[in-house]
Amino acid sequence: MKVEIIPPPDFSFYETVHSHGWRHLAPYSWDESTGTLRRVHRFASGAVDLLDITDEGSHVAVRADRTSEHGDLRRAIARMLQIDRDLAEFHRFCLDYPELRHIPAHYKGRLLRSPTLFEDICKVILTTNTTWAQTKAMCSRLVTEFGDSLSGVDLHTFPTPERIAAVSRAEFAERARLGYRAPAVHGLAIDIASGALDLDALETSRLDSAEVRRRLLALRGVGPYAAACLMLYLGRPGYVNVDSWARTLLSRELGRAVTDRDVHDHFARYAPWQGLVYNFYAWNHDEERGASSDVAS
DNA sequence: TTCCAGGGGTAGA
DNA sequence: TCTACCCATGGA
Repeated sequence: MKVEIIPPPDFSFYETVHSHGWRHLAPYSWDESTGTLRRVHRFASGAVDLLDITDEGSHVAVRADRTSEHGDLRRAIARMLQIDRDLAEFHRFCLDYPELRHIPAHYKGRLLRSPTLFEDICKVILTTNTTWAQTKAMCSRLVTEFGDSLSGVDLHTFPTPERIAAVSRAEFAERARLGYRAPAVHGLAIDIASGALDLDALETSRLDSAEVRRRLLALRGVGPYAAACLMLYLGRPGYVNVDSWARTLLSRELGRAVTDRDVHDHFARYAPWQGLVYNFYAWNHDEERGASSDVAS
């Protein structure tokens, strides 16, 4: 089947896909030559299919040859591309700052996400205290070892919490090789599979951002950096995900060593959008960042 | 060997 | 609130 999704006028498929590094983490892949975002998707019914997502100008086209679950597919794509995110207020804000005008000018502001918050949390945990090359490797192992395979092809879905929870902590650590992150991912999967943790409720809640952040920080393996990333993906842009790259860029700009506090103070001027502003500040230097940390940009 | 990467958890001050 | 230390993993 082919599904066509009409995005809002300020939507850019290319900028959303390039908003950060997710397109390089399995089961996502990105073909720059054809502009195709690809992933093996697991539908709510359990069916598995390969999705080819492309920009057709007036609409986003999604091709899936083995299934016909339109509604489920549309919801998944909308989450991945943040198609329903209203950027008008953020873009108006950016116009007041010359250094931010490239954001509305290029329709930046949406962030590529996974179909589920579970996958986003796992992936953020896999970016902590490691190289980008290792993040990609860990993610690939997770998908290959525990994801559902697409029949006839050596491609897999991102694993469900149930699938990870079904193996012992020791076996999971052995096969996924996530280092000390393994208990965090395994524990998260168990909590979701057992019903002790309801991420859907967290995502759709009307809780204030401080409370959502508090709940994210309560998850093992999620600290200030990871929580700020996840808040961004949840459309709550008020927290800067300070990482080593943020410190590198700002120390270069200021000509001195900087602390996390310095980074927060620097971006506080862009409140309440500082998290989003930092994201597009950081990824403006995509090529350079890639050269120093193995990001294929 | 030693360091460290898109940090987090914990203890002690 | 801050600092120091350890934490698996694998590349440099």
